[in-house]
This record gives sequence, C-alpha cells and structure tokens, in this order.
Amino acid sequence: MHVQELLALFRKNGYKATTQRLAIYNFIISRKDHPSADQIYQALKNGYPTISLGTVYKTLDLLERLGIIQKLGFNEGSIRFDPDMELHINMVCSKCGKISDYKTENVKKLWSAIISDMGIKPKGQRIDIYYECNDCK
Amino acid sequence: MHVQELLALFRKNGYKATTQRLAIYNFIISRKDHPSADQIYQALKNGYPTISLGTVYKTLDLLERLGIIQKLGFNEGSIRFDPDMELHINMVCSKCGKISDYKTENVKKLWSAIISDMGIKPKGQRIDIYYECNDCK
DNA sequence: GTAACTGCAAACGCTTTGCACTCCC
DNA sequence: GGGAGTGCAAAGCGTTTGCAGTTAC
Repeated sequence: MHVQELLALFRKNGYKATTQRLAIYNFIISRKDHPSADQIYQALKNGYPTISLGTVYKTLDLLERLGIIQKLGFNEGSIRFDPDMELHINMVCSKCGKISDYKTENVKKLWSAIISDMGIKPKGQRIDIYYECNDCK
Repeated sequence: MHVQELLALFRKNGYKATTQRLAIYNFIISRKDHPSADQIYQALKNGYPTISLGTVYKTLDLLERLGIIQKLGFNEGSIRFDPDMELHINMVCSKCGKISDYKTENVKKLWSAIISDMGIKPKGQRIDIYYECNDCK
C-alpha cells in the first residue's frame, strides 16, 4: 500500500494521518521479518526522538483494526506484526526466531483445496512452519 | 497417550510422576478446546485444593519439553495448550475464541504437497483458521 | 535419605490505560 | 478552535522465578 492510499484510508475512517503513524507503517513494510512493537520503537527513536512505545502500540492496534496488518502472538510472550495480509506461510526459525514469508501460487491453490474440504467460510488464517534457517544450521 | 505411557515417559527422562502432573495432563486431553493455564488451574482446584498456578505452568513447560503438547500464543496475550501433536488445523472462532481441531487425511495430503513445494524440513507447524462458529453466527 | 517437586509470593516483561499537552484538519 | 492523537508514567495481567517445605522413589 502506498502512502497516498494509506492517507486516504485514514481519512475515510475519520483518523488523522500523523507523522508517527506514517513512520510506523512505512517501517513495518520495509522489513521482511516481522518486528515486535519494541523493535519498531527502538528503530524509530533515532528519526523521531519523541516517539513513545505507547504510540507504537496504539498505532499497531489501529492498523490492525483497519485490516492492513496482522498480529501474530507467539509463545515467548511476544507479539509480532505482519503487514502482509495475503495468504502466505510464516517460516519461523525455531532457533533464532527469524520469520520470513513464503508465498506462491501453488500454496494458494493447495490452501483453497483445504478450505473447500472443510466447507467453512474463513475470515483469515495464520500458517506457521517451524524449521531451522540457514544461519542456524 | 495412556497414563502408563506417560508414567514411563516421565521416568525415562528422570522426572517424577506426581499427582499434579498426571491430573494436568489428563485434564488437557479430556478437553477438545485448548485451555489456558488459568482455565486448567481453575478446573483442577476443586479436585486438588492445594494445586497452584505455578505448578500448572511448570508442568505445561515440562510437557512441552517432552514434546507431548504444543503451546499456542495468541494475540490477546494468552497462551493455549494443545495436546494434539499430529498435523491438524485449529479452527478459531473470531468472536468467542473457541478452538476446535480439524484433522482429515485430505488435509495431511495437501499439507505434504505444500511442504514438498517449499523444499524444507519442517520441525513442526501451526495452522489456524479464523471463522465464525455456529454459536456465534 | 535425598533429590526433585510443590506451593506461595514476589518479581518480571509486555501491553494497556489515563490524562495533560500538542498538533492535524 | 476543537477534538483526535501523542507522550509519559502508572497500572494491569499473564508468566516466570526463588525458596522453604514436601513428596516420590
């Protein structure tokens, strides 16, 4: 999603397009791994010295409500934020925790087959595969 | 897994088979939804008045280390415990949060197709589908 | 008998909340 | 100008930790 679209989406829903919100969104989509709230905060502190962790959380909640990011709760007590709302698989390294997305047409096709097998109308999904990434092997 | 097997597994790994551990495991497998630590604690308090939440957590960690249950972190800050270690889909009601498992041969077949498509060796997986359950419709 | 386990309570860490100040529109 | 949003600090809440007393073996 481009800045212009995001701006329009905010305004359409009666939310203000603040510097912080745009910065947070831009940061998330610039990253392939799925950062935690604190990682976002730490990274933005330099460019935006007065930004606060509370604002990061509030913005992430807002982006989720608008349906443009997904929250992924993990066992270690952390929540990660994924800006990809299309069907994909989260490849999670079970050693270092790094996450990368896997998205192919074939996966979509096979997933549709699973859905039609189940006979329900899904509102969303979350698919994790735990493995050992190349760095950790 | 039967009590006898669980007992053997504990002893093989040098852990003691305490009343609390057996009770916690038995409770989890008796439930189709995936209870949280506190739900387990609340349910067992009656039959085991001195049991503590700390013990519940420690036991759940142990069971996970032994590879017989899976922790599922959710966005709402809670962790649920799933005693089914075979491939299945967690059907999560997005309104009431109820979870039920979906497990068929067809899902296993389609999932294997996805895995071979990816060309990795998974150590485990977690598949959630969010939908609206019959009670909430 | 003794090492592991329990139960309790305190500590912890991530997230949420409340509120005065600030900034977008 | 006014109301939504920010930043800060305190509160909240699920989970972990430490330790003295207890239990399995």
